[in-house]
Amino acid sequence: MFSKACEYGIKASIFIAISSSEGKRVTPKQIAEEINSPQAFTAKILQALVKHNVINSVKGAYGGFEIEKNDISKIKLAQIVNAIDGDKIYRGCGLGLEICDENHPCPVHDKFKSVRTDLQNMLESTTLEELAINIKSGASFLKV
Amino acid sequence: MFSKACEYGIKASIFIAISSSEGKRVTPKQIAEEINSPQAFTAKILQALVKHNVINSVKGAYGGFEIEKNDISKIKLAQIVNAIDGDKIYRGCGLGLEICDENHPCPVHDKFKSVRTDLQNMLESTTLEELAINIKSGASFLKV
DNA sequence: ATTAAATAGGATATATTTATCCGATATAAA
DNA sequence: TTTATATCGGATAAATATATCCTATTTAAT
Ligand code: FES
Ligand code: FES
Repeated sequence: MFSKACEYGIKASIFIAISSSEGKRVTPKQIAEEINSPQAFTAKILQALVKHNVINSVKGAYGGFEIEKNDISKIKLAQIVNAIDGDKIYRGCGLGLEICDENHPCPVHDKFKSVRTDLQNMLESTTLEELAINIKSGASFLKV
Repeated sequence: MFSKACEYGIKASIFIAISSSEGKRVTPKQIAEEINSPQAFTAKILQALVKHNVINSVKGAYGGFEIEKNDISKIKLAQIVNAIDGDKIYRGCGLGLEICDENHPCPVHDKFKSVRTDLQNMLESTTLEELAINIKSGASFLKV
């Protein structure tokens, strides 16, 4: 469904959101430990998220990654997925036709589109804040 | 969403269903032309579908691939996806946790599960026959 | 200024997926 | 029995995704 990079990106963003809500910046090392991911690879993904303005980075000693407190409730999963996997999950044809087009549909177009739209709605309506709250309360987990 | 192999497998199965309904066997060459896929790679996928009893093969001259006419309305997309991509699309965690478990859910478990179940229902209720009919009528397309 | 700690980013390595090639085997027809 | 035509299956190649390594740059604290 999502690439590994995207999975790491989502989990990392949630952890950064939690830390930022507590006023703490975090390093790729801490993030990788917390979400059980390869550190250097995770660092690359964080760079991409910075470039797409999902998270902020602060260089130098006492630096790290963070998210503006006020942004945590505004950032949607869709932004993260889009930053890393692009929009093929929303717009791509389920059977790999070059473009998904109502006027030239593949055999599963209608049925696939329905599922795909549900996924899109889910990603566009889910905020980092609610996911972070669930982790904090112990209702969900980032690893194992 | 699906692997390339799975996309080819679905499209190939639809084309074989159409041909078989007309009493004709088809070769990997014909299939690859019809669905715009690499021939040798497609042949591998056909072998997997034969092993999983989705399609039949007949070796030797005048041989090829076919589907029992009576089976065309019984074969569901889910069988094809399962034969090629396995069941991770139905059972795997959206964020890559080792197992998707109600008692140890990832942050998106509930929302993801809903989408995943819709996809599963779609795949389990869609028959090769209905997809083949849509192609025959010109309502949908297998390539470009 | 110097040092320590952190991100940025290029180069490289590994694993997986996708794709190609070729010879072995099976089978229908002549 | 011979020939032509298929699938089968192993070996290999190419492309992409995943992962690691190392150096440069930035910055806070001393
Ligand atoms: S054309 Fe295939 S999903 Fe729209
Ligand atoms: S645990 Fe992640 S989807 Fe169920």
